[in-house]
Amino acid sequence: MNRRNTESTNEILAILKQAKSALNHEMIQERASVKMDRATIYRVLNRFCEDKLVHKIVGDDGKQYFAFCTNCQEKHHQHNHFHFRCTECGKMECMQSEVKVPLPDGYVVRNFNGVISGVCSSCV
Amino acid sequence: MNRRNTESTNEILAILKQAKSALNHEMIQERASVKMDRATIYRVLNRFCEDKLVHKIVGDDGKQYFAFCTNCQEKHHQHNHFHFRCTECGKMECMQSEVKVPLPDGYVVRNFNGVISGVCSSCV
DNA sequence: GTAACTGCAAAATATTTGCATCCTT
DNA sequence: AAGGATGCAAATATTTTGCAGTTAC
Repeated sequence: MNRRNTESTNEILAILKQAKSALNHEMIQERASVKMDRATIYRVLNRFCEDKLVHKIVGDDGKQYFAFCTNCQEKHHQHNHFHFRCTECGKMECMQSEVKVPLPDGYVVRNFNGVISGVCSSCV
Repeated sequence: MNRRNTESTNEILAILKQAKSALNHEMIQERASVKMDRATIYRVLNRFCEDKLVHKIVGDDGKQYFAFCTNCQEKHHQHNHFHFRCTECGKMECMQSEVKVPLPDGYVVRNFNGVISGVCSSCV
């Protein structure tokens, strides 16, 4: 299970690092300078998720978006922040503020997936 | 565009009304006493959404869930509450507490889609 | 050399749509 | 009678998987 240093891997990671928002597989494909297969992109992204290099958000459009983890310490890998999806330009932005949701006793949290959709200020 | 009184419509609305959690199309089909086509179920559910009788939540599993609106006044139809999806039993529960997420100026909100997944107390 | 990675095609899953027919009003 | 609703099949869309060939280490 050792990870290897390949062109696709580097390219996708670079794209996610410089992106200001979360990207879906199509957005990544568009931005890539090398041609990569859909399957490869998904496989790379899922590997990144396993390695906790990126986090995945499922939009209210049913699509998977991926964003590079900036403010996640190794031990405390949690993403209790919202994402804003603009229905005009498609951007899926990270909102900085963390959110706390009270849950009933005995509930174990595995994943936080908060998405607000609407129109961003650039598109109004 | 007048809505008609049909068996499918009544059945699905009754199922959603008595459900304690949000249901996806498969769950509705299982609970229905009459056999209904997938397409019909989706069409009925989308009509209910248009009429704001039910609200739709897209889970972090990428599926659409639907829940009857209990505490929505006609004028103030908003759902700023989270849902908890148990990965064991599949239940998609409404969490009562409302959440406020601060957004940058000029952002227009259309939809709130908050899902936390994990294991519920019955399944731990 | 070996195991990880890739591309292509096909499969799996979820949802929508076209169309002929049926049913409510 | 008119047009909304349904069922069936087919189309769409997104993501995953099998497999053979390639590449990193």
